[in-house]
Amino acid sequence: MRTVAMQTPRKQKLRTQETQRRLLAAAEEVFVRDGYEAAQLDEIAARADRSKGTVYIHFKSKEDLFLALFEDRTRSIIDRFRTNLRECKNAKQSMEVFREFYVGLVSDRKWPILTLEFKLFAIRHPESKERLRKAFEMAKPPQDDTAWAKMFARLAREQRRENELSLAALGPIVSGLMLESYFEPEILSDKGLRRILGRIFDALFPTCR
Amino acid sequence: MRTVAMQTPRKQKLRTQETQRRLLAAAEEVFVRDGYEAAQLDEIAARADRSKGTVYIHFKSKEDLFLALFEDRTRSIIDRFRTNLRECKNAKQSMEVFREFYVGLVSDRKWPILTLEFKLFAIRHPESKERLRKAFEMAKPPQDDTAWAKMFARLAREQRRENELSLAALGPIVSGLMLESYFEPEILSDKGLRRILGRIFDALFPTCR
Amino acid sequence: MRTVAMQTPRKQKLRTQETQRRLLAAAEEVFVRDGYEAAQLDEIAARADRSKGTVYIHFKSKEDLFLALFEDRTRSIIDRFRTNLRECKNAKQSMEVFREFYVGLVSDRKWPILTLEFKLFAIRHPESKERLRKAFEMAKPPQDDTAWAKMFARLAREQRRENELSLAALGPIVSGLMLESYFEPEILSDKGLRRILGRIFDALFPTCR
Amino acid sequence: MRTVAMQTPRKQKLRTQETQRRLLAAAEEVFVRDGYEAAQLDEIAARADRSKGTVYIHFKSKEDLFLALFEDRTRSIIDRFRTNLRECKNAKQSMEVFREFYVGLVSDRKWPILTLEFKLFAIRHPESKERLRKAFEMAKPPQDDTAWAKMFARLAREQRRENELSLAALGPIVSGLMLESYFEPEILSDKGLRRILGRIFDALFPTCR
DNA sequence: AATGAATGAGGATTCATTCAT
DNA sequence: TATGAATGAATCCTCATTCAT
Repeated sequence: MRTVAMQTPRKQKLRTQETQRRLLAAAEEVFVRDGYEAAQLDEIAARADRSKGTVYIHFKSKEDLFLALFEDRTRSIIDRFRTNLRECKNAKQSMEVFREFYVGLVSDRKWPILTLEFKLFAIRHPESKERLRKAFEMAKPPQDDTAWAKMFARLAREQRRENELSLAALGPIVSGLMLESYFEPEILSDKGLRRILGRIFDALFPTCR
Repeated sequence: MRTVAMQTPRKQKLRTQETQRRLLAAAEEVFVRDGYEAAQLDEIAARADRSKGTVYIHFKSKEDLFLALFEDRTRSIIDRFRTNLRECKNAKQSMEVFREFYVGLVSDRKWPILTLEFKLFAIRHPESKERLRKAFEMAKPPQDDTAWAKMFARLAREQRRENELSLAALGPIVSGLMLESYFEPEILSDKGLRRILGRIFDALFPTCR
Repeated sequence: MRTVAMQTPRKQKLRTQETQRRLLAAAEEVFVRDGYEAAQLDEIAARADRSKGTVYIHFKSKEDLFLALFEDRTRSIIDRFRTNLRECKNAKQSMEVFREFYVGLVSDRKWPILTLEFKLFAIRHPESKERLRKAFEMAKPPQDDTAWAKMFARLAREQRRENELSLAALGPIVSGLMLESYFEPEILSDKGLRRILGRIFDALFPTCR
Repeated sequence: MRTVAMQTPRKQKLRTQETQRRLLAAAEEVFVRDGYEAAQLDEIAARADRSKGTVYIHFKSKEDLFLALFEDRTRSIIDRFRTNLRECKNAKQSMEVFREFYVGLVSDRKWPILTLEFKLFAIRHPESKERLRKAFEMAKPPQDDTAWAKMFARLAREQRRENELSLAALGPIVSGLMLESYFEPEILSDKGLRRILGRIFDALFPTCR
């Protein structure tokens, strides 16, 4: 009797994952460098050491690859954030982690550009808005059970509104500043960025100190 | 051969200006809506009630049209700013005008998107960087003889650095927030944007108050 | 005052017509030889001494070119038929012209293949069925005021049904036989085709003799 | 290395046959619906509940599958014909069976379309012409020892030519009419088709009555 | 200055075929 | 035998740009 293991063999599964990883990495590189429209599937495939056709096995279209990339990167950033948050013992520590998370975004040059690119894509492709909205939702700091979230929840109606505003503003400010830093590398150096982001953070969340 | 009825030069000039105005207006519309790459000269021409060929009489290329648009819009915004500034009588008033200028940027939805688009274009087209740098330079608040500029000049080295930083950060922050407002229209409403921009401004220029 | 003749100059119009004529001729060649799917726009353009892009100025798509070709060829064949018919003085002559028209279809090897190709296309592209139906309608022998049509009209209900059937059958029979003649060139020679078509015609329209 | 549990050959053979049967059935469906070029092996495989790769185990190529399908269907149709013919006791009965065979072709909508598709394929792929010719040969009514064939053989040279012509014409006429019936379902209904085919048959084989 | 036909490079996508498992 | 990931040639179509009128 042959059982014959008709499921995809382990090895093949590994290769599939490897291919997807490579494609996403290549896509990130190229989409960030060239933007969505100018990015060429050709080059992405080549950088991933795969052929053009392979891209279409793993992703339905250029757009799908683009969105999948955003989802993947968002997930990984948020995961890191959550992990750090989970280790906090009190609101003060949470706050510290939270602050460091935003200020620290400057160390990844790709992420803020990707974010801009995705948002510009979103306002120009209303048909994919739903999928993007989900990813954006995911990208917001987690509202679940952390010391900081509790504190946040305790704020009065008035202050809560204000905090929501501040919260929504942080990410976009980072992206805007990062893009500008390409044009004022002297002034908006890494150090400069960190300092000004810190100042802004402290101005927007004064009550939390 | 009869000479094709040379027109009154004045009329011709007017027509030329009218055509350019129309083309720039159409270009703004389309570039903002679709982005540089996805924008089609075809549609821009059609919106300006001109034909494709005409675009090339007035602009060397798609890129040239794009840059000319940025220069034109930048000039007009800065002109308005300067005019307001010129009417100030003291540093305090200048500061007020300055603050209102930034906070007031929220009322033009197109400008911040255009700015982002131009910056993304710039980092991806190093060969046009020179021309863009000039335009960016122009877009900075004027350093020439105004009450506020004088005050700014008087600041100590340490503070001046900090002020430069704050200055460089303002525009990008507006752009970032404006883009985000497409996704959080409730939270980042016009009013919300104005409030948070005000808070950030005040945090970045405390000494000037 | 310049009137400036903004209408397309005569010369350009002529060139446009010439281009369309060439494209249709090339398309006929290639579509007949290779079939709709296998036909390449590339080659059609080349045969017309035009570039690929030019095809898309004159026709919306490959499909549009294909349908336009059918419409054009149908029109020209029917026109010829009508002209001949108009010169007839009585039903007998009309009948003769009618018979000769069908039997004579064998002299154009392309038309029957094109017809098959179009019908196969039609059953596989229901979305274009409407446009094709119109062309097919046009391709039927004219029902307007001719001696033959009058005679046809006078037939009793029973016989009219039968005549409609015979009428609908003639074209498809020609196409079927012409295609087969590629495989039995000896038996289904031009002469053979003419003879058998004649016999079938006479069998289907016996009362008209 | 252990020998991979050699199965009972019978079971394997059955499975193989089953797979081929499924593939041919799926291929018929898809080739008829979409035509040779537009048909996708992917879909054929899926309809047969097999994977793409499996097609290539059983057939050398898309073309091979297509031709094998034609051969298989031709064989089965001819077999049926022969069986019926073999049971005839005299020329008259043979004639009846023969007539009913052709007229009865209208009950299978697929076969005439497939035939057209194959012939169009054949004139466009001269390299496979040999293989197709064999199949076409096979598709002709059998010339071997039947009452009707004997009668046919006795005809004078002149009449024999005519009969060959009529014989060659029958199939193509059916195909042509069947295709047209998609466009004139009212006029060329099953009943209408049978009637007109009968009339044509009787006109082409009058002497045999 | 204006038109719009013509160009042709370029790019996303498809799909028959191969091959490691 | 069966699978399906990978390949890459092939093709439709787009669109910035040119040019004759």
